Amino acid sequence: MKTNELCNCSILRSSSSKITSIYDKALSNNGVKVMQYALLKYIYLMKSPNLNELSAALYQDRSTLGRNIRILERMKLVSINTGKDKRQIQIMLTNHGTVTLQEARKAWELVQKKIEIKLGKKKQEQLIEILNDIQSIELKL
Amino acid sequence: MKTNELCNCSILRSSSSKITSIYDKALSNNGVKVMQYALLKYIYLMKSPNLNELSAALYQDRSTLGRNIRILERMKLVSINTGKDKRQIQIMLTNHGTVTLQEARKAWELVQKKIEIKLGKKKQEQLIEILNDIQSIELKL
DNA sequence: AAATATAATGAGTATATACCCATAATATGA
DNA sequence: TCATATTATGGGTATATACTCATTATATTT
Repeated sequence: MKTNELCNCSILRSSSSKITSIYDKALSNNGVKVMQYALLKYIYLMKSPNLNELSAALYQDRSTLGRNIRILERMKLVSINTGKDKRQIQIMLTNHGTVTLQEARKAWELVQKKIEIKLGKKKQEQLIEILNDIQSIELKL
Repeated sequence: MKTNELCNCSILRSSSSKITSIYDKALSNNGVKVMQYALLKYIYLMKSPNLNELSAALYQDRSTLGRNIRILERMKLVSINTGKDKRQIQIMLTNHGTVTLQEARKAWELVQKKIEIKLGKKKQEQLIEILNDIQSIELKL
């Protein structure tokens, strides 16, 4: 049995893990992880979305988002209110969340720039293009 | 505040998540997820390694591996024995684990091939190269 | 040989992820 | 309007991940 070819999935998983730890470290002075930073950013950009909207924007499971949002709430970075439709929750940045986003933004820019330099402009662009391809893959299995 | 540039990390995370779900589905008839398949494969290739060796090979945290291995043990795919050095655990495929690896291998080959076709040979190679670059990044932060 | 250092692993804790089902609220149709 | 369908979210459960600390076993040094 040959079992030693490179698995697209495994290498993507470990690269994702590696780069996550780099960004997490870069943001650690701001007290947030990169996923939390991304959430804050989207909540800001989407102007107090509900869970459904956020999960659609991030292509992520609603229950995942719900749990992650509650962590941000515990951290006092967001506040959660019920909307007019009482099923929905409206997610807003607190002042602390807004400040954290602004500060973390600087750290994010730094590490993003460093990665781009390490990788080079060409590979950077290729990476984005290929990952976009992957995200739009629809396989009938 | 501009906050809308593409984050290398976020796109890698969501691509990883996406491709993981594709491989997981492809392997679901074999009762394993892609991470578990990868573990079985390494245990086979490394001929009953211990946790340290496995975690070094996979660039993964030992405690993560330990937990994942115990899931495989619960599934009767691997057995765990103490080595001569009684601190170590020796991880072996059971018969069931060996058969599962062989069968899952076929499903893995199919999905791997489909992804390669979707992506095209050139992008496939570029992806591997770029991800290797990313994995060897060492940033002083 | 005894004291100390090192090494391998497990357990506690925490985040991130997704599946399925339950519940409550709203919308729709008869 | 009332019964039914749909929608939004929460909770249960499970895997994957990593950090820190505790424990136990081996190695080293005196």
